Amino acid sequence: MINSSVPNTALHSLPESGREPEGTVNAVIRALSILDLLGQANEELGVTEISREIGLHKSTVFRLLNTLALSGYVKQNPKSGKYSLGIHLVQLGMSVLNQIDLRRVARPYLEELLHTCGEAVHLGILDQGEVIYIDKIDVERPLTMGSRIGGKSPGYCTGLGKVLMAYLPEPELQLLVAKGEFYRFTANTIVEPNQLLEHLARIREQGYALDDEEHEMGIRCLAVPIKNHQGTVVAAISISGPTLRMTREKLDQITPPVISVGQRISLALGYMPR
Amino acid sequence: MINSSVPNTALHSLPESGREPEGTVNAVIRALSILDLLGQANEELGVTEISREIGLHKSTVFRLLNTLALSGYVKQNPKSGKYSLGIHLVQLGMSVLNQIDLRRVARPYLEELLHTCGEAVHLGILDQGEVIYIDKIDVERPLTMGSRIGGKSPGYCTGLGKVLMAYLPEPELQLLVAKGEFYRFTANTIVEPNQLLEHLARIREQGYALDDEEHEMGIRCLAVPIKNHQGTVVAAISISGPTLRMTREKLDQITPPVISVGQRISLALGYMPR
DNA sequence: CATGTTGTTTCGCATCGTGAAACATCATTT
DNA sequence: AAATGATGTTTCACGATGCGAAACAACATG
Repeated sequence: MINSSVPNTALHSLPESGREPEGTVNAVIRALSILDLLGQANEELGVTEISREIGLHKSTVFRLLNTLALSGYVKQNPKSGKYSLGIHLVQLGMSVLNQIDLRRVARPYLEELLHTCGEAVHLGILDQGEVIYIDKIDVERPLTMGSRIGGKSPGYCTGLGKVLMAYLPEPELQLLVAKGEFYRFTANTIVEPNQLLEHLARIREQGYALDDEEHEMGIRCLAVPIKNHQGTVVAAISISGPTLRMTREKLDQITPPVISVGQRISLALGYMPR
Repeated sequence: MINSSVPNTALHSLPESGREPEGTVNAVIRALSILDLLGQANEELGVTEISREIGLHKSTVFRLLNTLALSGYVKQNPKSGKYSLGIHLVQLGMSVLNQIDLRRVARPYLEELLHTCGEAVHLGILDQGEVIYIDKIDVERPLTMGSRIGGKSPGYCTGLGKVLMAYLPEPELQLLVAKGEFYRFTANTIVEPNQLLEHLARIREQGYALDDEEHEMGIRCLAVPIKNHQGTVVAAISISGPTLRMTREKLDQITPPVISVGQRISLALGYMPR
């Protein structure tokens, strides 16, 4: 089954009614949408199934799948005849992750934060108004590669997302707020554009963001920006945990060390405070 | 620059002289080969650069890149105008990794092995005659997600690869040996097909493989198979380290626990020894 | 054994992607 | 500052190429 959960905030989806933008190759768009579909579904999909979902002819889908399979992007289960994503995509994905040396630099600091705060630490960047998790360490099973790496969350209602948006260049932020749809996840979610802009301004002043159960009930989160050598915010780190443990006092207590780590990572990236 | 290192043992490359197999979509093949190129290069590439490398017209490459960019598979650096792989591929790659629950099952056992042996532990599967690393823990920085996850190594000269090949169905193995090119990495590399087949037979008898500096000088490696509920070998684990530490005695000492862990993971996957 | 699924193959038509060439921006050089 | 040589981008007319209807094959399921 297709994972059609909560409303998607992605901005780069296909134009709904037919016509594609100029200067693109239709067959490629179709092939990529098949990959996306297989990525969302957490199981093998058949030719007919996909053709129904994408709205293309069975024959066309088959030809595209065949092409994808020959390049290793997709593999067919010989038993069932159905298709799923190929391991080749792991290689590509990893090669992207490894190009981000921010991860290498930040890792030791994330570990330090895990130890001083005892709560889950996340490293994320902003892409199209959404947070993408680049790295994560959790309390339980600190050794496991977090399953959320590569995952997305909405920007406007998470700690990471709000810091990253707060430091966005004004025009980009305006565009994002104008085009964005603000779905209410909890009672605390900020869904009013103007209210959000004010909130982001305050975050910029105080230098950190607080997510007080705005995305998920029972979860609080503290996030700070990471700046590169040019002083632009390129990523953010956060501490998040259950409200039971993330009390007012605890937050007051961990804010200074979290800010400090944010600054130190920035320095490690060549940031020069003026 | 393109990373054109050691001869590539991949079997699913584009047919060299022009003609593609029937029933495929040319434009998609081209688009995917651009993705592959960007994955190999560890830096941004320009339109012209890519067009030279792939042997396509600048205009065509541009259109394909444009398409890939619109779907988030590629992103353009606004400053340089050059292109690199998009974060979207991380999501896809991760969704593949997470579908492999073998990883979840095996993790704790890998950690156990790391502690009892004190050397790097790898978990890998075979794809097109090559080993793909699914997971890894190293001694130094046990917390870091191994950069080699998703990476490839040749099958015929690594511990993991040899075990996995040894348990391949006869026809598949024959095909692999027939089509494979056996490049000599070290003095110990087995490059003679018949010798390799004999060697694999012995591995099957004794239940484990030894890589005695066959791929890389100074590295020895011990690998055992992992079987699923049907009794088919689906993966393998290995311990590898420098020859200085991986002495004859050490190998004799760690062989039983490694075999044991291999069996226990197999059991955890539902394998029933007869 | 009939029927309803699958995935796969065939094939003729028009669409869609192609590549040459022109264009627009940059740097770098003269 | 003008000239040159890169780059990425746009335009356009031609014809190869990818498209989808329909037929096929290989299974399941009743």
